[in-house]
Amino acid sequence: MSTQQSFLDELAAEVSGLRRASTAERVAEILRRRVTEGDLPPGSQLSEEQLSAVLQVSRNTLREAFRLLGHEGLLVHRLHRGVFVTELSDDELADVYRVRRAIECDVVRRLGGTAPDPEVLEPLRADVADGAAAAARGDWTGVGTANMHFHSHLVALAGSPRLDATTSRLLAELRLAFQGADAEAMHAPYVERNGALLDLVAAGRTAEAAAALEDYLDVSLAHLTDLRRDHEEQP
Amino acid sequence: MSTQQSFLDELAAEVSGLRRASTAERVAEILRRRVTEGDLPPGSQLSEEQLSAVLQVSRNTLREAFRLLGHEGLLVHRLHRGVFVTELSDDELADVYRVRRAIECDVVRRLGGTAPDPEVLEPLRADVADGAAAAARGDWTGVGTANMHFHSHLVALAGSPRLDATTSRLLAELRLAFQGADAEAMHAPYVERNGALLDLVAAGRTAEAAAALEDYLDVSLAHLTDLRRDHEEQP
DNA sequence: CCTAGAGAGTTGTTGAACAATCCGACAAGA
DNA sequence: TCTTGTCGGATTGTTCAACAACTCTCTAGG
Repeated sequence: MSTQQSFLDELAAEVSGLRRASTAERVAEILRRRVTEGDLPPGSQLSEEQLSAVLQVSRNTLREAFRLLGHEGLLVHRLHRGVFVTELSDDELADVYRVRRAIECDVVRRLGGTAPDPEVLEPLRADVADGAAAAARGDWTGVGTANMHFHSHLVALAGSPRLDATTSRLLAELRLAFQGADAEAMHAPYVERNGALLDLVAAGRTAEAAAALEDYLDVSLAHLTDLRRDHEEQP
Repeated sequence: MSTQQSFLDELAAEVSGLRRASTAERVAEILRRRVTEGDLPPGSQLSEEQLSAVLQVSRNTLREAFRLLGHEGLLVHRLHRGVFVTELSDDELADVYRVRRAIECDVVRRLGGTAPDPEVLEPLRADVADGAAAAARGDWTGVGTANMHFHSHLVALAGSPRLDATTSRLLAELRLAFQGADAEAMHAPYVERNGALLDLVAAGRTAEAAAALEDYLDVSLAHLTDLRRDHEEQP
């Protein structure tokens, strides 16, 4: 019986991993990808009639998908007007960073003054490596993805489902702000900083790491805001 | 023209304030009240057919209301099984406090070492006064409400919509954990601590305030967990 | 005691229909 | 010219009935 236990646990984990998705969730997944990849630019409207025809689902199901993405912050719902891809103003962008700073710095600070188990830092190391590799081959979108994963995994160190969920939502909103800007200028500078931050964390120098992260986020916000302004002035 | 500007701004704010609510939102409001007031105890199932008949709305609209409350954490949706009032395990309760600690302490810490404008602390003073008054007349539910408002207003000092929204969600989840426990034991101890915390903030001693708040939250979590255990053992 | 399977009941999804609302265009008046 | 009133098309909000897909329970059989 106990010989089967590990196998059964494995199966359970596998099942929960690929838990069946409702039609609305699958539709949401399709739209999510389109939005985050920029096929649907911020501000564009998503017509119910049109999309339900194209996606071969009823309007009711499509509306459920809209709600899901609305909760994730990717779409905004205006009563009697329809749903639109979220447009992040500079103020809202700053707000996203405000929350990131609160969460990420808190997570790092509370890791304690001792070096964490190297094993738990493994995902972070992989993300840094992925980012460096992507940068080496000029794949700036890949760098951006690795960067996102890095911060997700950083927060995951806290082991808090709610912090993970909030972070995931914030990063999704952030992706909206990336649309149309220069991918290299956007992501390139952070490959190195992620590595430096990871080193501090691995050394157990959490106070320094938290300070570095705070500066990191402030610089990143200012940088991103600048890029957006440039892009707006000469599109 | 500029003389009208302030008036126009006022109107715009007023309109956005009383934005009409859809049917789903009104239904959600009704259910939210029932859940937070304990009429629908945690774990109970909400039947679509039954509720749509009672509330005189279609199943589709009811489902939209369910989604709204699901996003607020009050209901959980299990595929092909239905929606249930959220049951907060001890681990999840601790997770709620984990996030509260990250947010609230960060907000206090970043107020800066200088005493804030007394005006912005006015809502907090009112909440403390409300709590004290409610305690004086033995209205422990009122004390709990004032306590919630205090923490909402505390976070509001940061001026971050996203922190406000997250806090609102956390406090809603917290209300679920209060169900059935002794209201006096639950809320009474915190009237005094809120006042002390506010004094530290008003004096600009933010570092001390943050430390006090951290201790506050740890004690509160331990206390609440104990009360829940007691209540479970002898209901 | 355990398992497989049938049946009942609930949820998931659809499509059509109608009501409510928004938006742009166009006309009337100052 | 500018503002205001009105109209009609287009889109969203909501309902309803039906069916498909699924879960849960109970029972017969091993």
